[in-house]
Amino acid sequence: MDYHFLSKTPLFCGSTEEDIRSILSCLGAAEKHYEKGSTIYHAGEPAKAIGLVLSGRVQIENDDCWGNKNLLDSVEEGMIFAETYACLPKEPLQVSVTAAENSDILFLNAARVLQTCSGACEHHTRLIRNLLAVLAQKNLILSRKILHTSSKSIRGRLLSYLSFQAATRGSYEFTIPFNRQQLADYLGVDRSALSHEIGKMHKDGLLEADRNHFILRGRP
Amino acid sequence: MDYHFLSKTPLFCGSTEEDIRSILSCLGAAEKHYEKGSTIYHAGEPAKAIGLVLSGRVQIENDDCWGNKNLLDSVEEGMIFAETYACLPKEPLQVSVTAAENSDILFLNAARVLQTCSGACEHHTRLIRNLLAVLAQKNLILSRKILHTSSKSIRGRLLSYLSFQAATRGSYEFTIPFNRQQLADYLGVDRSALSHEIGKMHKDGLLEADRNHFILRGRP
DNA sequence: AAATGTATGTTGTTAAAACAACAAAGGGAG
DNA sequence: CTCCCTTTGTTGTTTTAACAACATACATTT
Repeated sequence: MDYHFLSKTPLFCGSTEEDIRSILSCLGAAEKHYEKGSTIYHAGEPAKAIGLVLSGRVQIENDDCWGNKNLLDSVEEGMIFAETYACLPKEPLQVSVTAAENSDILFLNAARVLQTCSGACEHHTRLIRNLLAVLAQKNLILSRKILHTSSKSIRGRLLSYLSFQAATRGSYEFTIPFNRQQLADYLGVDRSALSHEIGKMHKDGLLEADRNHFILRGRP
Repeated sequence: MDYHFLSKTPLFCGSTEEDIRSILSCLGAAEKHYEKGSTIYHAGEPAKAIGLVLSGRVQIENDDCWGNKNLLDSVEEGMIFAETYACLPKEPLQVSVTAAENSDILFLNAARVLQTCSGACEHHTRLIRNLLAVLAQKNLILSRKILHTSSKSIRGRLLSYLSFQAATRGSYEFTIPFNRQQLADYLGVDRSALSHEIGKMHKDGLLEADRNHFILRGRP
């Protein structure tokens, strides 16, 4: 087991490699290999364990009752999945998890994570705090996406997104981590329509845009 | 302090009134009154405490850099707010919290909630587990909303929402907790356009709809 | 430099949904 | 029962964004 790798992951960061070794044994962690394309969790069953991607990549997808598959998320090395369900033991999975590549997954028993082992294992406390942080972080990301897609117009969505970026960077000039297609996907609009709207906003004197670099102009 | 009331809230449920009394003193909880319209948290400042609405109601709103206010959420009695930020001490608030009515708020010091007080206070563990459950629950709710608004067409959004309802209830016949206007707001579409689309879907033999009661018809 | 491929911008057409205004249906209260 | 109010459905118009197809710019490789 690569404890150094684990010590860099969001769930175990702040713990020493020695701590992690003891936590893992305390949690009864189990490693398992999955071939590309195989299913790790089926929708409908309860998720009894948090999954941590040691290598490879997994996908979270939703299958509606008409058989359509809908890719929701891609989980890279070091990231965890099913943590939401692991915190809600009664909630059956509404999504499926499949291996996007040959993957090694470390499973952490949810029940054991949640019940602090009495005093002896104080490293455990940090794990729970990290888990809280992961959930809270995800919460923020989801809330933001909802905020930025709440307007019905492309311009409204763009203004919401860009004004948030400006606020976060503390400057009206900034570079975003998306290309046009990715930004369009994130905002839930058509790419060419997005380009078009950016052009119109430039004409209206609202902003300057060069690829993924933006400068916002305040209203006169 | 109304310990019985607290024992029914999501954060303290499962704890006895006696437990809660000891937890609160351990956390250095503080109660504070806010007049209707006054601000509880300003965007930009860090949230050092989780807020629990003892009475009244508070609103979460986002103010963009053009001065537009955007109501994000309404927090009722017994519910908590700012818990996401309390779990991420470095993250400044991107939203403002104001009192929608005269309100009494119980503040729980975030740092103290997160650091398990060594052994002595084992009730604390339940509090943290409840907090995890609240965060996870919110996560699910947000993910669902994103899922159901990811389609660009009204029909797509409706099918996503209704098929999820059917799956959750385990029946193709069910009653939803929204009226038309609320459903339209949730799906981010116009109400009359929503009614219209439901009519078309009925014509297409996809469903029967009577007010908030639905019956889904599978594809032939 | 030429060539290829990807990302972005542009345009016109079409389809869809917003919007507005109204009609009909349901649900209480007097 | 009648009146009033809310909710829902209907229709027509207008706006908007999706869609498709293409042109241009940029980057990378040979």
